[in-house]
Amino acid sequence: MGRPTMNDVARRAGVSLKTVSRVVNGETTVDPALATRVRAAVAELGYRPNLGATMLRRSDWRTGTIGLLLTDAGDPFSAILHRAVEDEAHPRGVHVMTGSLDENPDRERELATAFARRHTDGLILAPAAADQGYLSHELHPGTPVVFVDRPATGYRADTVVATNRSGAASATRHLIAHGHRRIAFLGAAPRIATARSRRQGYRDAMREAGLPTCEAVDPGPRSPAVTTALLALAEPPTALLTTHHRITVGALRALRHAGLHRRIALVAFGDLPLADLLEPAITVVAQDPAAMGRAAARALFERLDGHDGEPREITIPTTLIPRGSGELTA
Amino acid sequence: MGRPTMNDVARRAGVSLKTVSRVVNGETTVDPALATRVRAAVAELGYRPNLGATMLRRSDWRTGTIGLLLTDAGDPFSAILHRAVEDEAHPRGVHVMTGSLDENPDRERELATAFARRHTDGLILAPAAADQGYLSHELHPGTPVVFVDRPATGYRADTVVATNRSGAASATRHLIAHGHRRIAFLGAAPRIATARSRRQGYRDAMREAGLPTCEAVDPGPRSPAVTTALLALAEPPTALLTTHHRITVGALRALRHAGLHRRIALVAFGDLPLADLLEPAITVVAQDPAAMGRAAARALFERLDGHDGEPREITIPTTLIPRGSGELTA
DNA sequence: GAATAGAGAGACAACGTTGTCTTGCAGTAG
DNA sequence: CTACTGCAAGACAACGTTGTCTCTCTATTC
Repeated sequence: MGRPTMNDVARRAGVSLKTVSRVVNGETTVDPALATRVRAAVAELGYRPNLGATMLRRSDWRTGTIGLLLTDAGDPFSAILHRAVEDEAHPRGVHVMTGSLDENPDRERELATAFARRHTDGLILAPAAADQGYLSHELHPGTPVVFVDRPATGYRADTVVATNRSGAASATRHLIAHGHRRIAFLGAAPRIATARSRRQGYRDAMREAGLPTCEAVDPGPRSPAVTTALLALAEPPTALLTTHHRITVGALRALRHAGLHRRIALVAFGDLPLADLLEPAITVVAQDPAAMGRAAARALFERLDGHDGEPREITIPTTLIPRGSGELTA
Repeated sequence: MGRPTMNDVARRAGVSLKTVSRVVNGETTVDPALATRVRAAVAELGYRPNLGATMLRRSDWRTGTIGLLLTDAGDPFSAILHRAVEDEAHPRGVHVMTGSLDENPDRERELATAFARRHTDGLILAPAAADQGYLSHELHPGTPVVFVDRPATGYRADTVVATNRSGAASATRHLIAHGHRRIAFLGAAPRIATARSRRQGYRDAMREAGLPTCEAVDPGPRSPAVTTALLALAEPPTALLTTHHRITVGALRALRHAGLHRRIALVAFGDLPLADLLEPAITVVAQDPAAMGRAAARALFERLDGHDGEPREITIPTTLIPRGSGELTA
């Protein structure tokens, strides 16, 4: 009733089970005439080897699958990173299982465990939880992990991160160089590591210039509310540094709504698809999610190929792209 | 050396293999004292059941995994659709494996086969190949398939598509209603089914109005070349209908470069992230990739739950969103 | 023509788990 | 005290495949 097995093929071809196995696995010690008969039977029955049984017998636990846990598979940053990982995996015959974490620590743990149970050969993880110590229990020993976008706590492994701190600092300096003194920082919740680093970079540059800081945390998705509140201050900022895709979009809408988009300077952390076509075009500190994905996948495959050195931290540089919005003067 | 097995747990707890199996599977016919000892041994050894062996024995081929083959996991349409599928799958404890096809028929076949071999419980596929007949041989019998975004040929299954033809027609009529007579259609290669439908919708509306058609096919990624060539015609079009994300972006760049973005009307098929913030804001026929993903996933899970009716065609409506660029007059 | 080597093909066990059958034992009724 | 019931726990086989061992047959050598 189910799929045909090797036994069915063997019966049909009038040979033994083992001979079918040999033919299927391309062993050379089979009589060409028999091999032909076997192949014919395979084709007629539509036989396909049962991967589960093969793995079980071989105790070769490579499934040709890696797990990829991202913030949100639908968000452009994650999507491009995902695609880059896939492009590294495909030539190796490896497939990618993905999961979205939505900044939810429980979901991180749940999905990491589920993927381990499915025997993914390796895991690329953008941490959402505060601690990744649980991985030691859950992962099969020897399963390599690479952290991407954010560093991990409680588990040592290769890590790929952007130059968040220096990137945010250079964005801030850029605004300072254009005469701004009241520069507001709009960031995500500080429990997110990248949000902390970017805030730190902002503080570095502001302290360097002897300027007071002004920081706001985004409450929800794409909300223009924070920006609107900032603009309502007695002495509103003359420049904004937005450090998250959703926050940037919210701020752009708020500025446009207030008619201030040509007055208040803005530098965004992370590039936006049509940023160059807006008026003014948006100055960004571009991350390179494709490079991050490539680097993470390569590091993972090196480990899978047996590399066994100390965990590395791979840094992907950010690039300041002046386009107009960051060059508005105070 | 490898992971501990049930036998290891049994030895450690001083019970039989089968008793461990019973405890692990939550059967009630076990002495509580023994069950406690078994659970302790499981915890101490870090035992995790081997999913492959379980499946083999149970001949219950549900892996709790579905395959999702999309045009390009990095592209916003695919990414949002992917995320919607994941959101339907997650509450069911199902995980998603993805692959990008890049309009490559060989890759479609290769990945579909690979996923079938891995026993994904079902497959959601945005066809790239001209014919999906191969699925009959490759898929395990009973594995449901849902086609999404594009209809399939040679294999009958549920299909989720947008109202491509009527959407393109209404976009064209919208431009005609704003006084345009020379309206150019910019589409993808006609071997892509959605490209054909949209062209058909354009032709419907133009014929209806007794207007001559002007069609161009996009040669490559994000190329502004086609648009530039159109604008160089003796009698250039006064309006453009762009029917693919990449083509829209190329056209926007070309119009901007030529300084004609406030003169030549444009309606785009498929929404763009910052379309409302451009000047003029871009009028679009919005697709709803999230709704398409949800519908496809739901159809798949219905089949997995045993629904056995005729293949359905589910149509997700498109919405014309006037924002400015499509209301420029001739 | 007999002994030997080599190659092709089959028998058998095993991978880690679960379904079925059997065993052992306590408790109850006659 | 014996026979029976019921339940917990173990023995065993099986899922579909591959590694190892053994067997048979042909070709080669003296």
